[in-house]
Amino acid sequence: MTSGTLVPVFAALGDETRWSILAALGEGDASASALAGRLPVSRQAIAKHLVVLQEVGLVEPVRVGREVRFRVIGAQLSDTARSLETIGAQWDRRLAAIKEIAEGL
Amino acid sequence: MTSGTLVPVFAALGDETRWSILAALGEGDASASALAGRLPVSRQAIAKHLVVLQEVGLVEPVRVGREVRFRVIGAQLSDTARSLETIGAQWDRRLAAIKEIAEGL
DNA sequence: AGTATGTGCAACTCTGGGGTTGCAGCAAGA
DNA sequence: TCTTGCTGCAACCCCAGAGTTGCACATACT
Repeated sequence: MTSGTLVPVFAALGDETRWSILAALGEGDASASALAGRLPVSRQAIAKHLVVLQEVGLVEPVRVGREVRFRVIGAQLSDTARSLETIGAQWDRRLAAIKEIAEGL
Repeated sequence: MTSGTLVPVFAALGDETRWSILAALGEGDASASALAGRLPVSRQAIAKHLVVLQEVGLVEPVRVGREVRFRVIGAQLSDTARSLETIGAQWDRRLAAIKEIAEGL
């Protein structure tokens, strides 16, 4: 369920404000308004970020009464991490192979 | 080493063009001019991307005669992957703990 | 009922970054 | 030497997106 398109996930993770949102959510689910009280940005800005985070599966909305709290989905990070690890390993293997060839083997 | 500058790495990885550059470099080191022949963007655009990739340690310049070839550094991807994995695991552990509490335990 | 708080939508500004073209500089081969 | 091809720098365009304000709507609480 990593959605195959991991570039948008990285784009989502490439913003400081979104990381502070994720960090804040890491200490407990919270609504956009609650987050706006803790972070130096407006509620609407946070709402937009939450949309982005939700679209890439890093966060999940949970209705609690009339408010919408958001929860971090750690599994998405783990999946993304595994994809990265795989790609990095492939490149390292290629480099190792080239090195062997270069050294005459 | 990778810790403090995590976000810029993600920002660098959050661009399709840079991924195609990385993919192209994955098949062998190449110069900006060589890449410009393979990708549908100008050499200068690629040069800028290479600067970004180099700044976050995803790529390394190698002078070969009068040209500058670039090599992918897979280790940086692996390091970043490990950081992600750790964070994701922490969040998942917190969610698990909350679930236990919620279930009465 | 009325009030208050949280959410959603829309318009707007403005900076950053992806992309381009053009030109100057410089190293290697003829 | 001259010439060719690769690099580096600078100026410029353009749009996506981060942020704001303002207002309308809905849902809970009294």
